Amino acid sequence: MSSRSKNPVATRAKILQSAHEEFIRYGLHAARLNAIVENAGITKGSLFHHFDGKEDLVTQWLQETLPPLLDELWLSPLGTHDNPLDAIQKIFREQIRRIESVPLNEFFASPLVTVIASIDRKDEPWHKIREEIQVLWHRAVAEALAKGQKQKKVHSAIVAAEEASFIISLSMGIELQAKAQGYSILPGWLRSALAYLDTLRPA
Amino acid sequence: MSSRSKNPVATRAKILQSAHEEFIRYGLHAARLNAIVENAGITKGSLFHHFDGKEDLVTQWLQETLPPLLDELWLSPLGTHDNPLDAIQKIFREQIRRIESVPLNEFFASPLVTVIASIDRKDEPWHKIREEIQVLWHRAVAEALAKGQKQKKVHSAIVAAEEASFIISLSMGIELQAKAQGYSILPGWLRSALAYLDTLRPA
DNA sequence: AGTCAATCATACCAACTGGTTGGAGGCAAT
DNA sequence: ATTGCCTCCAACCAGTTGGTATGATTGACT
Repeated sequence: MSSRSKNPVATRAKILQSAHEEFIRYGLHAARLNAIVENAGITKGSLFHHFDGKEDLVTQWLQETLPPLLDELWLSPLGTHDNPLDAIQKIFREQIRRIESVPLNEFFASPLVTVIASIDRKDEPWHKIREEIQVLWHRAVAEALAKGQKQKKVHSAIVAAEEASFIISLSMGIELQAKAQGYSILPGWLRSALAYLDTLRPA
Repeated sequence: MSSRSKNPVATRAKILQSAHEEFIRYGLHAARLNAIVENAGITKGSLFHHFDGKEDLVTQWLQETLPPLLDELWLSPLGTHDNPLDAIQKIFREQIRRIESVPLNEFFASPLVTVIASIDRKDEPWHKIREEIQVLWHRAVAEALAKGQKQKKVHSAIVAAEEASFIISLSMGIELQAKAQGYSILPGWLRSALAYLDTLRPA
């Protein structure tokens, strides 16, 4: 007869899940604790038992969401393939597939883009987390490309670190475009992106 | 002895200017009317005399800000140059120069990126404005490239509309990266971008 | 069975949100 | 000079914000 579930780990997970939806929808600043509490089906007291407040909730969510996401989408694929260009092409294909798999009106860009875009430089300590993610992301791509160059799988004339920024731009930019313009541009963008990556292969 | 300025057009401009700063800093949702009013040095009554409310203020700001900005940064340069690849390279150079000209801690990505990123699909009527801007942007790039192909200044093998999405991704992505990672990546990104555009030239 | 700390809910708060009101100050035409 | 209108302001409103205080319920351990 317990309405009290007494299941702290499940409650915590429900809160983070509800917060997730609020954050990617409205951004970190506009996210409302009351809405998070309501959608999670819990109460404010419960939330404040598990988290010290909004800032703490955001911080913990960032720390538990962004690294695994980056790892799943980029670090792990880059680490397992031995040809970075093949890996990135596959990552891009996956990204498009993931976007298209969600109905347009339910689509929200990846937290790696939306949330990062909504963080202000003065929003310590969130800004630090964002920067770490961004650096990890950039370094992973750059190192994979550099390694590919040593193995003669990537053209020797490019500068790995520079090309990495370029590639990340592509990934972030297409999410915003999909959000604003709809899915129709996705296949064309993908073809262009794959073709560009092919130009990085050795002659 | 009038503290009342009695200058409606100046007051309206002050409000929009103050709103501009609030919007690009916190996004559309988290923007606070009270802060806008305070920074503008006017009162809420005055704001509500000039605008019907927050939604109206945002709408009018969007309509008066985004189109001129898009025109200045993209449409006009694309229209005046007769070689679209030269034009885009110049646009990219300008974009980097503009970013670098602002101290990092005062930098906020262009409204064309940040604000567009903060609009939710269900945020009518803002979503319509965003989509129009995005379509205009995409079409301008695509048509310029297509025209360049006819004049043998752009490689005939590319698909103009597809390459346009690609190019816009680059522009949006680099602003987010600059915001999150700092300016150090900008020169490298620019070199990659220029080199990529060179690959679109006829053999 | 009784204790105890962890978990969660109820009710509440001050501060702030977007929004409203009535009227004061100034300008122009009469 | 008076009238009427536009511009703007101070004070206020109801609702919501993030955040608390306190007590009820629970499971684990004796």
